Amino acid sequence: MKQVNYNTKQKSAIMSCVKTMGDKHFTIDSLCKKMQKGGEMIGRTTVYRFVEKLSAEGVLRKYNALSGESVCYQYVGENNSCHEHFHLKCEKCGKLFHMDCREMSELVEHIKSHHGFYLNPLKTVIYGVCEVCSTK
Amino acid sequence: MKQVNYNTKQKSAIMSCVKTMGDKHFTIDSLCKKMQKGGEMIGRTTVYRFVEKLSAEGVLRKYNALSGESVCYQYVGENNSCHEHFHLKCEKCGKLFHMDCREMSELVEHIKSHHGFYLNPLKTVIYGVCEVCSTK
DNA sequence: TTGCGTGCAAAGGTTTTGCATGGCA
DNA sequence: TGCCATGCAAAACCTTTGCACGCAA
Repeated sequence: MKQVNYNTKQKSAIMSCVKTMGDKHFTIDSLCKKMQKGGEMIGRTTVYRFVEKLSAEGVLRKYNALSGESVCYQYVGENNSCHEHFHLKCEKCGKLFHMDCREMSELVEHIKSHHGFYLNPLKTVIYGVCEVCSTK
Repeated sequence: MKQVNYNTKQKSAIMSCVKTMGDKHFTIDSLCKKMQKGGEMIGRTTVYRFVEKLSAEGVLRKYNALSGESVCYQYVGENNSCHEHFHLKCEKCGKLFHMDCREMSELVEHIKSHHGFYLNPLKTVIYGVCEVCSTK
């Protein structure tokens, strides 16, 4: 069932690069570029494949792109610590905000009970304009 | 300033095809296919260009794709009638649901006043699993 | 030694661009 | 007639797939 999982230098390189991203969103391309600068030359195909695997395992979270952008990923960690918060993305500056509040949990509950829809906070990104940009 | 805007049969064909979509989401490809079936042969490039223009004008709304899918559009109309509802997209079956309820409007208000974030319902898509798929 | 992992090359799909021609006003 | 609009072809991107070789266990 559980297939063997070889440890290779490529995988560790990708893994540690991913961790340096903190909770920022990143693309496959940005990963490759960053590793390249760090002297690591990892094949793009390998990055695609391993990142996809990490997504499937829940180590990374996969996000839909803003139109025109590529698919984005975010490091979550094996502990899956940030399960229940939401992401707000500013359309102006591109910054990502985390939001964790009672109102949001209530909304999830409301949508489930009244609309029969099981909201997935991991995938949902709320778009809008942040405070800083709105005052410019 | 305001550039001249020639009326062509291509533009009217695209325009009326777009209107037949109601408030459903569609891709460039689906538009082309639909027009092709209707006997209209409009160049793909033209469709891209005109749809992009309609988006910029606010006649169409442009949506981020689910990963792997193409960019989606939705007809809004010059009147911009459906401002305030939200879109729920099922990750399993891909269906799109519209939700228009008080709780949601309250949330928008809450996020604005407590988190300083101006939520944009036009761009935000909530992901999750719909009732039908969740019982399978 | 075994067979998963890697990465080149090529294929696939979507969107954009260059450019000559067509057609609206 | 002037100039925007069109659409073919090709380029530009991003992502996936095929396949032979490399390397961890």
